[in-house]
Amino acid sequence: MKRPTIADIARRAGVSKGAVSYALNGQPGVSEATRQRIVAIAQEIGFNPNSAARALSGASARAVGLTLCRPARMLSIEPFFMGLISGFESELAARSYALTLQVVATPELEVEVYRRWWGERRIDGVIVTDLRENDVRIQVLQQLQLPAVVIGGPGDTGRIAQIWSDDAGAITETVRYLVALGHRRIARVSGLPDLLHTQTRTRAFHEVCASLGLNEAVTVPSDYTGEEGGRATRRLLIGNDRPTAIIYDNDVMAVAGLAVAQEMGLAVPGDLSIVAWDDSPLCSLVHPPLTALTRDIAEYGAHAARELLAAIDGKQVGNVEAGAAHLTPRGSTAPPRQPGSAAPAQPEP
Amino acid sequence: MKRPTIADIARRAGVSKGAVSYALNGQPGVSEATRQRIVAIAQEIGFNPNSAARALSGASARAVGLTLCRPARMLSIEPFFMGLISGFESELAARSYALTLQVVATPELEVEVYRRWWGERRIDGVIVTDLRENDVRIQVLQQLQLPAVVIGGPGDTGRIAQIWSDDAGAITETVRYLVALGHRRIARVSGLPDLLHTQTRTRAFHEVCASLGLNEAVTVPSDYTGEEGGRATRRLLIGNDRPTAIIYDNDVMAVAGLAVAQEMGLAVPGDLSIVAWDDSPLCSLVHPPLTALTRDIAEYGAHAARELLAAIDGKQVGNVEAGAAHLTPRGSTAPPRQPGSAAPAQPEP
DNA sequence: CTCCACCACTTATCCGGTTCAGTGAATTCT
DNA sequence: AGAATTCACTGAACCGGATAAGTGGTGGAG
Repeated sequence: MKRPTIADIARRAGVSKGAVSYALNGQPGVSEATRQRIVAIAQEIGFNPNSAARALSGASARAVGLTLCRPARMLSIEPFFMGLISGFESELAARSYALTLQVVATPELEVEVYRRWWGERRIDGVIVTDLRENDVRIQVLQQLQLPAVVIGGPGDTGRIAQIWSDDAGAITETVRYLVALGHRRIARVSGLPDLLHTQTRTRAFHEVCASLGLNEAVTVPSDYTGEEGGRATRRLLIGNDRPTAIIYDNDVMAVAGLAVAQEMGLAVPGDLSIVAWDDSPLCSLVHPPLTALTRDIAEYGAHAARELLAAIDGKQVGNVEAGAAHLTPRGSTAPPRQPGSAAPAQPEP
Repeated sequence: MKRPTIADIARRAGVSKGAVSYALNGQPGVSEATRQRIVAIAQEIGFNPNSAARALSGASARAVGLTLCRPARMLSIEPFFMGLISGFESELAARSYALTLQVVATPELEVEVYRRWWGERRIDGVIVTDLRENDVRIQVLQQLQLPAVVIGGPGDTGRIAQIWSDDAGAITETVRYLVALGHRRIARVSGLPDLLHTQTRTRAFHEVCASLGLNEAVTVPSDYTGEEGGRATRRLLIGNDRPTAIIYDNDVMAVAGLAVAQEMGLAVPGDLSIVAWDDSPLCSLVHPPLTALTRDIAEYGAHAARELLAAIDGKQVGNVEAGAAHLTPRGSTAPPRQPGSAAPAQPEP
């Protein structure tokens, strides 16, 4: 079954290809009567303009690209990326832009994908996640003049737009909250240490701990997976001066940490309080439900998509701050049980 | 910065556009020396063939489409889809096919997306998930003659290739295992009831239960979300003849069910055994870790992508069975505690 | 009544590849 | 040696739209 072209419409309407093009694109140059006739025929035969032909005559590809540079096993469990993708989609679909996805192994391969996509005119712009320090991708994007939006700062992205949330503020708020509950030994299990937002969080965490006189604050680097998060937790909890509260850089590690604590016979939140960064249904599913730093990830993604579309349209976009994460207290945080004091009544079996 | 075209290469090499095209595509018609000279120039100036121009001259778009028809909040937590996407990618990237993604609200919108993509020549084929009974999408795909692979059968897909795993066998194995442990009252919390694979599982579940003389077998329909899964579990557990084992159609609901059981003071696995369909890191993260029906979802996706690429190449592909899920016993299943007998020692706090 | 502006189109060109039908020169065959 | 074939390449058409330039007819202004 041959797919119809404007030539088919032109033949049936008894006009030229050019007239059809004008009519379908709402350009002046055809009478209203003719336009309606042409539109009706296009409807009837189910015409869709060939995107390749359009793109070839100078129009944009009407697609944006996203590369994901994490191992498959991390992607499948992390609710973050799917949330982000849903957010992108909500904006892109409304303007009928397609989203092209590629999973890559390394940042170097990622820039290769950018080069290829851009060279092939396959996409009009890209969304970059997981900003690193002196990120190779930034230079390449600038050099290619490929419209882009970077998520995961704040960082130095030159002329490229970025969108970030105030992670430093969020972690400061969290530490203050835990200290207010009475915690003095607070630890943190972080995400991949070479990501810029991990560094931002780490810096802010240690600053606020120092300012509050918490000298034992420690950050254990991890990689967002449950296994690593569990291992890191075990390492933290076997020490003599074990922390009474742990902040995790994502929900998956927090859930894993919870399981480790329970397996070691520690009561949560009595013996150990837990805070997860990024709230997902996961956090409310487990028992006790986890106190979390909630962000609207889909909205974050939608915001990024809007910025990217603006950049593609040639508008100047800069450094945008999205809504910061805010603390959602649930059952996993409480004042620490005093050593030697009786265990508070637990609703657990 | 203007992106280079074959005309640029032709000028620099002192040959015609046609010669460059032959050289870069490994076609006969140029001498080996010239070919190498042309390839070197292409390398040097960073040439990538414009995919639109290629697609326009009859070549394929080198992209496949995937639509996801589930609400965003389900997508973000379900590890299934990300696993599937990772699997697709591993095959597609190897043959440098792009994956185009779209989140849609309804199956009707989904067929609109197919029509548009195909009409625009944006994609060469699609992967269809969540097969339903008398699925509208099947007819449309056949009518459009759009190459496709359907996941989520087995079902009637006419000439369209499908790939499925033996869910009936897997659930039969699971029930037999639970019965062997001593369970007699087994319930099931299912996924969306209008999905074909849900119906397959339900039918098989009730058949095996009947054949084993389990007359109280009940399936509670749900929707894959944690909230619904938790609610369904609560409903099952408040009855007088509460089940001693529950099988969940996905991991998210199983984790939610676990939380509900613990919150109601039931010991898992002593009072209630839990089996999750689809093993994800989630299942081993919680405490106790969940017995699960393990499938290699990424491999499932990779397999589907291979079939689709074969279909795009015009090869006849039919009805392919992928590896079935197999039971991975973990801590959440055990013989049911006899009513009145002493509770076995629990390692929990 | 003439000239010009305007409308509603048509014609032609372009985008950047692919591909087919030549073309001249070198090589092979008879 | 002359004809036939092969080789290495050129020129042009083509894919399906967008768009600039051109065309004939109409209406109003001068």
